[in-house]
Amino acid sequence: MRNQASILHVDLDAFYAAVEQRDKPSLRGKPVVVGGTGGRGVVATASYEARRFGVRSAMSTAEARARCPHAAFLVGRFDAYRATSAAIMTTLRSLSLLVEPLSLDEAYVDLSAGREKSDLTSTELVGIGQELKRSVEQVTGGLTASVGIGSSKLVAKIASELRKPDGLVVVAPGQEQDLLRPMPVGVLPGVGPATAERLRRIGVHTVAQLEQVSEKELIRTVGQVHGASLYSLARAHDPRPVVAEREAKSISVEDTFEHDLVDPVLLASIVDRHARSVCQRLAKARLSGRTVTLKVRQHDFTTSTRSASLIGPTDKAAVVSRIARGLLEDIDTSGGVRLLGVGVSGLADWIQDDLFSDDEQDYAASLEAAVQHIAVSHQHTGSHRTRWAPGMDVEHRDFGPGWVWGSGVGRVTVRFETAATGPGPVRTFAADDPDLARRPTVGEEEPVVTEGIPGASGGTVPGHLAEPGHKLPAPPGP
DNA sequence: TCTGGGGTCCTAGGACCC
DNA sequence: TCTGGGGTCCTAGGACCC
Repeated sequence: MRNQASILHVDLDAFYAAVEQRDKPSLRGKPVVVGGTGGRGVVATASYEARRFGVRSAMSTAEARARCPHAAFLVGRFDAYRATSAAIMTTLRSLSLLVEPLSLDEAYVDLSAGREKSDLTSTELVGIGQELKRSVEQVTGGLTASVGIGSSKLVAKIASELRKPDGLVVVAPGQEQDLLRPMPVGVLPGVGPATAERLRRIGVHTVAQLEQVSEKELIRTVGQVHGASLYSLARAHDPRPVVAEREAKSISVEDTFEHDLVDPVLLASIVDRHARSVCQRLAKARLSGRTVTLKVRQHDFTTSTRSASLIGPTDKAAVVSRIARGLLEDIDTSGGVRLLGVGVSGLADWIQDDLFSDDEQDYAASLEAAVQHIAVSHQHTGSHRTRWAPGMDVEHRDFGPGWVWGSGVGRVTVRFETAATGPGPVRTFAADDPDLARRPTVGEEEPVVTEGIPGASGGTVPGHLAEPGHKLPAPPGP
């Protein structure tokens, strides 16, 4: 923590709704709700006029309609929000080069970065805040922001909440504890409903009460990392620095359906679509990823995830899709699926892949999926860490129609087949052959690997989809 | 017609490796 | 012929945030 109030937090007031009111003058002064407008939508942002009727973020749109039927219900126009956000962030960077965006409408600014005079007086800080609010209003075409300035992220953020909307609060150094003590613990970052309930059970409702609890008891109550963090935050100790650039850790796409879906073919096609969307975003960001995660929310709102890691990163939709489809088959979807999501994590800098011509892309992707990306959760065999490496135990399983996934004993025999032409060539590679992923040897469209059989050179298990746990025969001797 | 979408971080257990 | 311990990777789930 600093002994100067040099961290600024800025938060636009009812941002999405305010952009809509800016762009559509007829909505000004009227209740506006931005969010999902379908039967399963929720409120992203409500204008202050709508909040007077009890409409809140994260409330179901159905409830919002009940509370405020005359509001304008709008789906988000995220391109407009992004453009406005960019103008805001540019303005912030004129204040300091150290700007940490938290979302489209919120950011921290480290006022001490690159500034010769860092011991700013409260009067000077108020001036900076007022000037910033004016600039934001100007570059956004009239939007208001709330600003908090303090000696830490914690204090700056809480300060910005104090006089919303259109607020400006500077917390002088030394005043932090007096500010926090009467507040409910929920104001602290990381204290949501579950943590608040745990704290309530040990008699803690306010920051002042939290301050009375030993670190040991806090750790016992909410866990090691969280407990230690709360112990500090209760004392207004918050060493978190403002960090300008943070690398993405995952990219995902998900969709909640208007009605629960049951048709497996339809579900698989949605997985495909999500995989394409994720991979487009990967490519745009020049990234690729190693771990594919499928998310399924059932009709009863129970949610599960399944993931599988590849040996190397990919940005190919065909690969992501194959894996996600396989993961979907692990899940009983017969009761109806409410939400389906596909994500990629384990991100790495994208590498331009010019090894393949365009015609060969799908083919190569399929091959890659079959022979390289093998570290798949083995629910049935009880093992969930299987890598393709010479000499390892053989395990494989049915991983979807026409697919065998396995790990093998040093060599792999792969047969390629297309719907149009039937079985194609059989090829055998060493499992660690770096050429394995670039062997487009047949030109048919939509090639499908029908067997990926770990085994001896030239040997195959008669064409079938292996049972989970099935042991392949040992490779023939030399 | 309860309960979005896009993220981050933490925990926990098993596998694996030395 | 009792089989430790630490570090790391992997997966699943949960809490939290905007």
